[in-house]
Amino acid sequence: MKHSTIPKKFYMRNPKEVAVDLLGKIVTRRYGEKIISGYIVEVEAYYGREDPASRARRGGNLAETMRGEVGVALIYGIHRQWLFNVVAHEKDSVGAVLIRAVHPLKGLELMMKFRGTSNLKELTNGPGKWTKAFKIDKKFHGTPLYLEGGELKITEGLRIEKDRIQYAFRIGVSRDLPTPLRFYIKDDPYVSRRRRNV
DNA sequence: CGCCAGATTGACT
DNA sequence: GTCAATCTGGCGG
Repeated sequence: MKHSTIPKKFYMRNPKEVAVDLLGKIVTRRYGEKIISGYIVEVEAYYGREDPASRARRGGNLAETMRGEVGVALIYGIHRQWLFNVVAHEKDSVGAVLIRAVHPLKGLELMMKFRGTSNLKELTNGPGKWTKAFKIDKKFHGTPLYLEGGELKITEGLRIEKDRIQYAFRIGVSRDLPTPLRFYIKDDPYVSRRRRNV
């Protein structure tokens, strides 16, 4: 079954709305002749200067990217991980959506190879884990995700019922906004787990 | 230029 | 439970 890519204008909205609507969409990575794919099960929205947890606050290249063209990848390196975001915001605004976890569909063997583990449950259930499984790194920074022939793209996927969408405060941020900006699919085994006693 | 902090993960006491 | 690895940008903590 063939899925078409999500058009650029999809990302030209409030990051929170884009985040919710990205749940169930499919991320596809073409690696040579092989395909690695999975559907999005957990996301977080980030804003501009008004958001104390946003990278856009610091300025620099990442802030410029968050301010720039929507629908492109923003790769954020931290703690030896590459975190993957999609730039999303309204006109003349700033924002991005962090993809925190995906549910594997195709290319399981490659994912296990790239992750260095055969533990299926741990393959893609975290922001740094799934990017490693998909072999996504800095080289994709700025790549448009709406091109049909792209090496990395986001396409239509599963339809997620409203009552299966849960929300919560963002994970790992020390200063959050007063609104829940983390969204995930209820009961999906690949949603990241908060570490106990932290 | 060095140090700090942050949207994390995995190894080890 | 604790700690370190390592990318980025700001600041002189």
